[in-house]
Amino acid sequence: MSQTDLQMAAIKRGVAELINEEELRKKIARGTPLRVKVGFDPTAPDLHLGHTVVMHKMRHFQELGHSVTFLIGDFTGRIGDPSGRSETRPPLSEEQVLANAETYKKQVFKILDPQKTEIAFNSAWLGQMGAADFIRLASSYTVARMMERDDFEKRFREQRPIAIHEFLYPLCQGYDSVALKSDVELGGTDQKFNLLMGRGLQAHYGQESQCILTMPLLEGTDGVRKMSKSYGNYIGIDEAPDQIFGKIMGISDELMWRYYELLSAKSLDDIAALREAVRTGSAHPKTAKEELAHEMVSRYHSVDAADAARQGFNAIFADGGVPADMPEHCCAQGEDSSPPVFLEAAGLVKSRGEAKRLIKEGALSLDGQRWDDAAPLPQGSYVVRLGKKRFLRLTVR
RNA sequence: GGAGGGGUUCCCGAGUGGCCAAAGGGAACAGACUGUAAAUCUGUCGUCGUAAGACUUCGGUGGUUCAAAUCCACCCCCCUCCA
Repeated sequence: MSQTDLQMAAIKRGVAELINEEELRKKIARGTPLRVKVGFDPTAPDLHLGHTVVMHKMRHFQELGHSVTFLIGDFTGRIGDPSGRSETRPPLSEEQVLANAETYKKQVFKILDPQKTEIAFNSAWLGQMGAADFIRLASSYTVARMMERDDFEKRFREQRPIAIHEFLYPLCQGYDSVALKSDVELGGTDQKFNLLMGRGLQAHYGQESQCILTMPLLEGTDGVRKMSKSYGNYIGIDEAPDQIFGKIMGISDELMWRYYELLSAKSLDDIAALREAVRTGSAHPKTAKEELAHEMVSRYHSVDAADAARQGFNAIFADGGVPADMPEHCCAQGEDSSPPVFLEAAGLVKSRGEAKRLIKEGALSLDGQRWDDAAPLPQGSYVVRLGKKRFLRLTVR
């Protein structure tokens, strides 16, 4: 296999779609490092596993010696990407965008090689454009073509609002490719339209068009919607080891394979073998899930942290133990030491009514004993558990 | 600018004067079963209260009425058609 073939194989792994394979092959065959662009919308202050799918692909490019630009869409972020949304997104303020971008920079190098990553902000060129430049940019595309985009078309058909500024987002993103003279752009499958825009605009501005690589979108922990901070179904790479471990253990078995496919460093063959082993019963699905959780925690923390997380998890949920650390709450004996009161005060429930309901449902236990009395507790120290996941160390003075 | 339609509890969505804290579905939470999986069954799902009940909620502000999510006025927002 030629050097080019080897690179192509590495690049294609896990990719949803590649446009256009022949073009990419030619670009690689030239032997000069490719300029790979990936844009991030600084709306979410924390990176989650969903973002990492694309970031791993960036990493692959770095390992192949190409130059990767981590583009922070600080300008476009203020427009708000309408992609994949069925409604208008409110624009972000400048302060928000900058604060979020900072967080991005801190987190991104858990995956990317800092030596080989260039960070850029698109306000550098978009912020400099005058109205005339903008009009020129806007004139390069038609409304009809803009309306080809899925979500625009859908919203239009469903008679829902589309603000004019939303048309500008793809144009700006496409122009980023012109400004960076990018050879390749990566993104989620939901970004396909925007990525294609870059191709079109580069041609319009007389450049060679970039190739496009789309990566599958990772479903969130609910297994249905894409992982997103705003859906609350995400696993952040900055989260505590126990959190990451626990969240992965909570996903469904079906979803586990999806995570393996998109997040694990295991080879596709190994994954298929594991899956087969589970199917035939020679491996337990829970063990397979633990392995995945362990791998993720190792990657974003350390192997030691992952070992500890696994041990802690099993101690609590398999052996009925308690977490190593849990929130603490102190209260005086009397009114305040009655379960509904301290549960609310400690923030485990939103209201006393909710606490009472849960107690009635048998969700409360003290020191491992089911407790269905709402009367004040005597002085002492208790390990309080509410439902499966909520814990509290309570001291009654 | 003109005409019409619409804004309901986390989401979707019923509800057109009292029987409405508001049907139904979804999500969520809890219990049983498990592997903190899925599926299933059961229950909960505005606040306070052991309860009876009280209080707050149906885009906003006022008003009519013994009584309003429901009627009226004005305002805000969304959609459609016409220009």
